[in-house]
Order: sequence, then structure tokens, then C-alpha cells
Amino acid sequence: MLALAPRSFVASSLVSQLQRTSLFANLPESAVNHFAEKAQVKHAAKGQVLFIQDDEAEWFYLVQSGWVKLFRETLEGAEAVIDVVSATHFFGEHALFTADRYSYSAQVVDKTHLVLMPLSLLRYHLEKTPQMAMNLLRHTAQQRELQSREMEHLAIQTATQRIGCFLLKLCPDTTHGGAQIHLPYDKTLIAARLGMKPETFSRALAKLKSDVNLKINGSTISVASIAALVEYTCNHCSSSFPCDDNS
Amino acid sequence: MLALAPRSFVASSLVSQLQRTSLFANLPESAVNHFAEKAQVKHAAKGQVLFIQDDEAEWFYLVQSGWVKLFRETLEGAEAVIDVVSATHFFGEHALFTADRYSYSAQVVDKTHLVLMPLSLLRYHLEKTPQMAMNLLRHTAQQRELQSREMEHLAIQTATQRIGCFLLKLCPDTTHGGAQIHLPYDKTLIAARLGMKPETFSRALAKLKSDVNLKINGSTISVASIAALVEYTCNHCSSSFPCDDNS
DNA sequence: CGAGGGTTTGAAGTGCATCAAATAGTGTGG
DNA sequence: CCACACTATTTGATGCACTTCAAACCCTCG
Repeated sequence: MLALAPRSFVASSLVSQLQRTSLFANLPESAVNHFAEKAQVKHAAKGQVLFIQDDEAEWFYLVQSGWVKLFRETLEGAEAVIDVVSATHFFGEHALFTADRYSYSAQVVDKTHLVLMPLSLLRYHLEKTPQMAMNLLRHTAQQRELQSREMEHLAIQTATQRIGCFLLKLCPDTTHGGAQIHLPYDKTLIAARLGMKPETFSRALAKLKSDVNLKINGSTISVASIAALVEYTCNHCSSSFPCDDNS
Repeated sequence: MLALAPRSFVASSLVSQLQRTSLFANLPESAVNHFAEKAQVKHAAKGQVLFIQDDEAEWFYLVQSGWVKLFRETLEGAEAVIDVVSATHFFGEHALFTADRYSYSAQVVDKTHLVLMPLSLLRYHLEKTPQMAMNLLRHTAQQRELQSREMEHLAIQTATQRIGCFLLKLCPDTTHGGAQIHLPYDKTLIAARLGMKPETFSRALAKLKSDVNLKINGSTISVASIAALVEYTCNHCSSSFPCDDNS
């Protein structure tokens, strides 16, 4: 859920952008064009709320650039962050299966470019274009897989280990030895994303720093040894590193 | 994820059983027959392991009766229970999207009747029978929805509240006032299912008992006031009761 | 009746949250 | 370019929730 978009993503045409996403891959060009015609591009600033839980759902969203927080709130004001999505990722599409209501809220957390497409069009093409149903099915199944890993993490890992896992997903796969990474968004938001409080995040990151030899400078972190981080983190997870390869 | 099968489920013919599941509903009869022909019925005793994580996946499973635990294990032996499934529920089908390997282990926790069907047949019909793809898509999307609620619970609810939610799902929807319910499986397993230790479960249930006036007799529990339980539990959740209506 | 697993209870420790306050960092208007 | 205002982050002190380890209890089944 943390993969970053290729640099060229935003620069290319809308149709070509769509074709490079999991949902529109290998679709008849006419279908992709149909979506591109009905699409609306929207530019949103930090803090803007795109929709809230239980809203009637009309659109689903593709992120071109930036970051969007997907979350739920309880009556008491506690917030559960479901996901934080970036370029090439979709959200809101699942409202098709929840009586056309969004089941979470979405808020922009950084300057963001979005593509809005009608859910009705998606529904139409799910029926009409079998490849689209297969694409969405594959996509949804993979999301479910990722989610169930996160459930496992919440249930059996410590805060420090969850942070380690988060950092590992930010390391380029090709890297051996060490890596220099950059936190993609607010530490406060990362904390919420990992199911902990900001104070806990701060302390747990400090612990990780001393335990596996990190250098931390604001939101830039250099990992001396990825192997050490893997050992620290992944031994307490059911999957072995790298665990995010959806082949 | 806790819905129980109608009593008549096991008694009916295999084809009719299939047709009453979300995956086979509204399918051409020829397709359902095709699955029924290739299906194997299997009877498994408590403790039997059906497959383990990373096994090559050949079958997906429908539960006719009994209970099956789906879980993952870490190197250290910690166990995360993904789900505990009963009659009319499927599992193993998602291996289609994870390179034909199961991504969790499955163990029978009570005398269980299963129907095994080849994943290859499912793959074939997903391509050939659009309604089947739509059915699986709807099913997967709903599972994802349920999962994300559980993630929320793990992140922001206390052990006691999670137990309250679990009990509420066992109450017949139609009930007003009070209800008498029966825990469907081991308390130890329920604890694991809810992401806590058996000791914690025991103590948290005792707390719930005194806080919302339960009567507990072994695995039989009577709830004096469902409303009280709802207030205790659902105010700390983003969805309002009843939250499991997938319309 | 006895063995073994499930369940409860107790005592002590750990991890995370909470509340409060200090510090660092960022963007703004002057 | 600087000072201020505001937010993000860190740090400290304390409390609660959950776990751990250990032992007792209970229940079922051979």
C-alpha cells in the first residue's frame, strides 16, 4: 500500500495513466477512453475533505499525485486510519458493494491531484467488460491480502516492530546493505496509520534507532543495515521479507 | 463473519447448497453442476490441518458444518487468527491471486464437513461465466469491508469492547430487549480471534458481565439488555449497531 | 476415577496511552 | 530578513490495559 508512482506518471496523458493502473490494464481501448471522457480532474489542497463516511457515493478516485487519508471516526472522536494512498492508487470504488455509500471518509493531507470517475460507469463496465471485473477482482483480493497482514501486525507486533515494517516498505527493493529513505508524510499521520499515538511513535522510533542503528534527521532516515532491520522486524511476522511482492 | 448457516443447509443436495451461497448464486445451472461434479466431500476431525501457509494451492473449500480456524504463525510461534469460519462460508479461494499458494493455514477446530472444489475450475469459470466473477468480486469486497472494521477495532477498542461486539454479532437480529446466546467455539479460540490472550479474555468478559449485566454459565450467556451492550460497545466504533448488514 | 485440556485467578511486569510542558520547525506579515 | 504564530515533534511523569508466569480449578471423556 506504500508503493510510489513512477516519476512519469503525472506527466503522461490520462488514458495512458489509466492504462498503467491495475484497474485499467489490458482493457479494450474503447473502455478506457470511455472512462477518460467522463473523468474529472480535481486539484485539492491539504485538509480538504473529499467525502465522509455514509455519504452517497457518486465517484471513485484515482490519485495522480499527493496523499489522501482514508479513515473512520467514532462518536467519541477517536480516529482509525484505514489507509493513506498516493499516486496510481484508487479509492472509493468499493462503494459499489456497500449500497452506494462510502464506508470511510477521505481527506487530502498534502497538495493532491485526483481523477474522479463515475461509479455508475464502473458498474456498467464491470458488467459489460469481463476483463474489468477480473482486474477489480484481482485488485480487491490483493488489498484484502495486505489488510490481513496489517491485522496480524496490529494483533501480534509491538509499536516498534510495526514502524520497522513501515520503514522496510519504503526501502527500494533492489537495495542491499543500507538505504536512505524519506518519510512520505507527517509522523503524526504515520503514527495513526500504524495504530499508535504520536508520542508512542516518537519513542518507538527512538528505540528502533538505537536498536538497529538508524540515523534520523527530521523525516530523512538512513538505515545502516537493512538486514538488521529485517531481523528485528520480520521475525515477529508470519511472512518473510520482502513480504509485499504480489506476484 | 460470524453468521450461522440455516439449519437446513447440510441436509440439502450439494447443488442446492452451492446455489444458496454468495459465490454460486444466480449462476447458470450448468456451471453449478460442473462444480458439483468435480467437488469432493471431506469429513475432518478436530485438530486436523487442511493446509498450511505457502502450500501449493489446489482446492478451495466450502464449509458444510463445523468450524475451521484460518491463521498465520510467526517464526517465534506467535499465532494470528485471521478468521474462524463455519457453514456456508468459503476459504482458500483467494489463492488464485497469490500465485497459487495459500497465504494462511487452515485447521479444523471442531468436527467439520467440507466441500473441496478445484481452484482451476474456479479460475476457468471466472473467465467464462461473468456472473461468477461478479459474485466473487462482491464476496471479496464484503470480506474486505468486514476486515477493515476489525482493523479499526484492534486499533481503537479495548479488549472488553471487542468482546461486546463479538457477543452482539451472536445475538439474533430480530431480538429486542435481551437474548440468550451460546459461544460458538472455545474461549481460548475466541480470545485469539479477537487478538488477545485467554487470560485477558476471561478477565474482560468478567468485567463486561458486571458492567452490562450478563449471566454467564460456561459458554452460555444471557444478555439482559442488548441496548446496554450496544451502548457499551458501539459508541467506541465508527459504525452504529447493527453494523454487519451488508446490503 | 483419573488424565488432560480448557478456564479462571493471582501477582508482577511491560507497553502504550494520557496529560503536561518544552522544543523544533514552518510559514506569515512586517 | 526577522520576529511571531502556529503546528509538529519530543520529552517527562504517571496510570491503565494487557501480558506473562504460575498455580488452582473445573470439566469432560476415556
